[in-house]
Amino acid sequence: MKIQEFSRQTSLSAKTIRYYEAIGILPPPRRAPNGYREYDEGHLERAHFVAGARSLELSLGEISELLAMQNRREAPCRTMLDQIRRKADQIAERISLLQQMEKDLRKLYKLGLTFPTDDVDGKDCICHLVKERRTA
Amino acid sequence: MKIQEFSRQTSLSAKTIRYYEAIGILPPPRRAPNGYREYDEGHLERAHFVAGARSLELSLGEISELLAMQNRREAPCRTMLDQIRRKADQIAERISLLQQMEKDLRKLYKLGLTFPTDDVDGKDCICHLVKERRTA
DNA sequence: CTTGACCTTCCTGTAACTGGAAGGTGTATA
DNA sequence: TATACACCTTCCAGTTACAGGAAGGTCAAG
Repeated sequence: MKIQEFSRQTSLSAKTIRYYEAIGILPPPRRAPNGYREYDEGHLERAHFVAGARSLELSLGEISELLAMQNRREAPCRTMLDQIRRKADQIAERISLLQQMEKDLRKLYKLGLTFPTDDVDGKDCICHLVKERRTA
Repeated sequence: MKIQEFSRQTSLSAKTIRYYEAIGILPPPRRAPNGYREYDEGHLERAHFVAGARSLELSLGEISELLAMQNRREAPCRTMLDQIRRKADQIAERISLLQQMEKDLRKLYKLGLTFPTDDVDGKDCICHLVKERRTA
């Protein structure tokens, strides 16, 4: 299949696929006589792995490591499992940060509604609130 | 005050301060005879505004717009208020995405624990699960 | 007089792509 | 047969918000 079909089946953009190939995340496929990339089933598997890992927010660096382990015939499962746990923890942390931020923003918005919206000097408007903001 | 003190009072790194100056987010301060940057109270105000807005996850582009409005003597409060609401919505959306992702990861981890960790071919281990993963 | 903490500018690198230019290819249609 | 159109290719540049580091000037203390 050509790159666009491959793109559809992996839900990676053609740009991304070429990029992954360029940095060695995906192996270069064979070329048709006209120079077009030609993919087959085997390519799909690896691309799915990469896409799946990306969707779990593993970085390309982390994914490369896992792939390298596979290439060295080491079982990456344990490593992968650990990374998955670490990722989950990281995400939990980000969530609570974002929740705090959302709370701040909503509060600020409500407060801002009670303020004049034409105070150019910003002494008595929401802009002032933003200035006074501290990461609390 | 010199840049390091300014840095302390704004909790922006010196690098970041110079960067903001270079891209026009912060105005260039006067220079001491030796070429050192010299900041005063007025500079603090704007830097606090920028730092506050950044802590609310406004991009530098969005912040520039707000500053430009202030420069044009337009009251940016209404715009700012709108941006704050939009940001809050965006963040809420990201939170639910991340929550889903965390749930997926935890599930995957638990499942992974029940799998062998030395399956090099990945037919029956967590790597396989990652491959099969669909954004569901 | 030297050590150390500052300060300066300038250049490079980061992550993970995306956009666009310039040009070749393959097929359907007027 | 011409041409329109959707593909494909490579390569270069830009994005975001900085951080790292080199090379060098400045200032106070010991």
